[in-house]
Amino acid sequence: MSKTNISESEWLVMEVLWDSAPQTSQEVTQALRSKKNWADNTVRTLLTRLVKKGALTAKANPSGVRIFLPKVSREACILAEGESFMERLFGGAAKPLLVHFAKHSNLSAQDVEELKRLLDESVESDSAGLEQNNDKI
Amino acid sequence: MSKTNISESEWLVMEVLWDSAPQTSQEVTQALRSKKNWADNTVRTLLTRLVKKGALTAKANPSGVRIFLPKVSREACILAEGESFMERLFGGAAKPLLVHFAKHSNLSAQDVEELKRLLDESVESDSAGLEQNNDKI
DNA sequence: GGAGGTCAACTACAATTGTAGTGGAATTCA
DNA sequence: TGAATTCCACTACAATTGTAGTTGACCTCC
Repeated sequence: MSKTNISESEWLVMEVLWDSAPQTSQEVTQALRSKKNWADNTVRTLLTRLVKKGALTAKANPSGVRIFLPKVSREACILAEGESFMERLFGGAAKPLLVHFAKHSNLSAQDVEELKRLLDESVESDSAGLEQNNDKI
Repeated sequence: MSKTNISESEWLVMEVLWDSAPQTSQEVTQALRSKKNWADNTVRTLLTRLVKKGALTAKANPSGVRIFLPKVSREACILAEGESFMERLFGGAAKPLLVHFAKHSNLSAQDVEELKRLLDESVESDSAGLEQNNDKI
């Protein structure tokens, strides 16, 4: 399967490239400098591993230096990681997860309004299909 | 720090003991049988590692067999894992996380109602403190 | 009172992860 | 054109994880 398993350090590298691609290994190292003071070779290793895992693509730019760009989208990765997290901690059920994070986070009133709207939408779009069906019947 | 790092397999063992404790290694193996057909020794290793990590306590019961019980609560662990997950994938912000899971899960209308109520409550209890202050002023 | 099962403790071992070091080719700069 | 720099490919190595095997003590049942 495409069970792309991205480790924590690797994830940081992916973030950089999701934010802006393509970049050379040096640029990535530079971009990470503030969070992780990694040696060049460390970042190269991570990049190489990510290429091997199929999460990145590497090309040689005109001057022969490798440039890297994501092969998998951030969304897809977040989705996969999210699934596995939900599975592990909440038995795969979304509601307890949402309950947990809703309880343990300081949301502003505005955030809450936005989330409520989003929740409503999700239900509306669910039932939209049904209503269309009803129309046809 | 008490940065108790519980791996995926270890988590399954913890679940069993959070559900019911204390249990012997054999009982845990048995409880896990349906999900993981692990050898006794595998489970013992995991139990021993968890004791060393400070996540479990082991005692000898009268017949000299070890019994295990959680030393850290499920809630605390879920909280910690949740934090780190939120940090990793959503830069530590709760709202994008909630947005993500709200979008990508099939919630029933009832779930949505419940969540909306919960969100409201979280805001009310936030402002409760303020209102009390206002009262005092 | 010996054979067989159960435990705990110790050991094993490959894969993954974090974090580099080394060596050699290519590029540049003086 | 030789020294310094930059890259890449390869190698290194300890810690963690997944998944047991081995050994020796003890208990039990015939």
